[in-house]
Amino acid sequence: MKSTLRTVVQVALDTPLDRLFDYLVADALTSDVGRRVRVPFGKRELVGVIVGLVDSSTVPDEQLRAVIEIDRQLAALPREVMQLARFAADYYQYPLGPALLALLPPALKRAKFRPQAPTAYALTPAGQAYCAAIPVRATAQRRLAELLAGGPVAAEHLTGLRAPLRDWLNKGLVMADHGSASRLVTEPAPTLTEAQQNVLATLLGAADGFTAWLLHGVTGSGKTEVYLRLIERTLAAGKQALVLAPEIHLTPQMVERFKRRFPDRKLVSLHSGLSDGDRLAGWLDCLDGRADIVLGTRLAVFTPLPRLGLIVVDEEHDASYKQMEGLRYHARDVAVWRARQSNITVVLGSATPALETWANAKRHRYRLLSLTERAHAQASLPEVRLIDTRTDKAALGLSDALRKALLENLERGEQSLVFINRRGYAPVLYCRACGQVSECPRCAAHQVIHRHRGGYQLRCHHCGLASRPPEACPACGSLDLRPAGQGTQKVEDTLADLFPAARILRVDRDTTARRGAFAAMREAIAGHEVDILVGTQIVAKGHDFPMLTLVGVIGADQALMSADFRASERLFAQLMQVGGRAGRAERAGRVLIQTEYPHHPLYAALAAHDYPTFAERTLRERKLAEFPPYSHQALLRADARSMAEAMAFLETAHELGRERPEGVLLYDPVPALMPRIANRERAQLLIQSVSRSRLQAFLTPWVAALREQKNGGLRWSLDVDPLDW
DNA sequence: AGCACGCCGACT
DNA sequence: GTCGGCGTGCTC
Repeated sequence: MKSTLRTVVQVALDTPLDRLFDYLVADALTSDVGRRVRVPFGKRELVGVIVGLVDSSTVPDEQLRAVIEIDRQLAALPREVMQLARFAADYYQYPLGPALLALLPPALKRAKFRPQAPTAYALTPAGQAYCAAIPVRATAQRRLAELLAGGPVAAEHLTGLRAPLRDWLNKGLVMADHGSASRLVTEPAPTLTEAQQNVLATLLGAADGFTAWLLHGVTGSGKTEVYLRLIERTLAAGKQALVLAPEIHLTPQMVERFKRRFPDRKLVSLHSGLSDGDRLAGWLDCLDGRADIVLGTRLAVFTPLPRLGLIVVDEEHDASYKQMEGLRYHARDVAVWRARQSNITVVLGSATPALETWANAKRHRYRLLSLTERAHAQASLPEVRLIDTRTDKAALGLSDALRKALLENLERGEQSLVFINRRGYAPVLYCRACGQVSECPRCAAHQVIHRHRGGYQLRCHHCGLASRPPEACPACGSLDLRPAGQGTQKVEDTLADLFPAARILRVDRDTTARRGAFAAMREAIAGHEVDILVGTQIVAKGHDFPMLTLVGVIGADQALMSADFRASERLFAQLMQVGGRAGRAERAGRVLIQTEYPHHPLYAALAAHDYPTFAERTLRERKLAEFPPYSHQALLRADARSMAEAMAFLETAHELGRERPEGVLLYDPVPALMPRIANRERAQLLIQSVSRSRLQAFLTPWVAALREQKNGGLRWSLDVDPLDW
């Protein structure tokens, strides 16, 4: 009897089941690995990615079903990206299917295979040549040529010309365009400072192949210019450059700067603000090798780039590189892994590198480059002064010294920034009679007082619950309820009282939530329509404000008391950042920090603009405590309706982890730092190991065993290299 | 995760 | 009498 020879494809699907699924297909080719497929899955139909071909499956024949369709329209995901996804899935203990599918733009995860139409079209060089010789009678083509002659045209203006457009697309006379439609002239590269030249010479002189560099450059030292020169070299070699930036930094301004420098290059920006259509278009430009430069946020680290030659991770210390749910990857770490795998250069840049990164540089795993001076000839680093609030009592949060400095700045017509990392009016409402504070009914947290429509509102920053403040204390009935402490709104009010003539602008998540609000504010600041800015870390990360010469910092001490061992590292980076806002151009800047601990070594290092000293000291503490980077951690988190359930699961997990490699330590389960959020009780279990490989060796089977557990209503997740508690 | 099947309470 | 609650079981 003749048996039909059938091929089996192994498909990764977006299902939490940590395994691949085999499907029958008549004509699978090796080149189909990395392609999308539509498959039946139970009663549903899913999109998956082919990860392998096999002759036969271990699954019984009667269970095997056939692939519905293989998408051969699109290029397959390159091997490199498939490996990257596999690495990330393994390392972060996450199923391959969901990990792999998460890399695809949302439009490609939907079951229809026809990609969405591009938003604009432009002539290719071949198209321009063709336009010169269109027969007179070809009226449709002539109209198309006229429309496209002036540059890229939005698809909506071409609706009547579908047929010729399709024809031209097929002939390569026209291509999808997703960049800005403006024609730009190449902006001349600025002259490099001596320090920049030295750094660049080292970078360009290094041998080809994998090297990870840490570019440690103080704020305003011109790191971006170094990136641009490196990119120039990369493009000249016919390679693609991938530049990662934290979401807030990836502003239209930054994109424009890159465009102006490389106007004839295809630049794609990939971030969360894009529509599905734009994201798909940009991603396809990358996949098909059309893109020269990709400027993106953390997810962009997985972008398929067939000619990748350089990766830059700007502000590499930024915590937003760490994905906080699902595949909990750290884009900087994935970037380094990818560079090694692709045998290319990766540059990590920061004024305040993550201590992990600094330690890697000290161990010579990364090569260290430093820019210690500001690039602007006249711009010096700001003077940092500590105001002792034990002697200079800060009435309503503002010390005399800071008030005086603000007044001086106002009189000089210069801008000031008051930095307070706490939004709302006041962090808590409390009863002067019995001491009761406003608690969120659903979380283990205070409700924060916010200004709201001329009155006040209590709001929980963890679950979002908002309510009207009580007239009387719910516990004792007293009417003596007072807001305690300062938030951005209260500081805004205080400043308005103090300086009635000043134009004050508050910049925090509440005022910038609306789309485009942040950009509008930046315009207002740059146009000097603002005298005093009040803001949270959101301003710290903004852009250069040349008129800004004074930064006042309020309430920084709070971070010194934090239970999180990374709090001081974050505080240092944050204060360095805000401080860096002051005096970026020709005007000198001043930073005044209000503190009760003016002799704290963190502040001393900050005043001296001395990151290395801060880093070395903090690393010594980490070493003594055996914290990262001197150990590797993973955190098993669980939440359930009751703490008992959450703890019981973690106890079981602890028990399941009885047998483990030497040097891998399992701590006892404990309630989380925030033990209740939105009525879910949370607990966690810390795993620590001196050896990363032994930690990995332990985690893989352990997580598999955890997945076997069935637990009604309980949710858990594992975070490898967690950044916060 | 979906989406089924499956066995016990308040409603047209 | 049924509509529907969410427990648990399966997906190549």
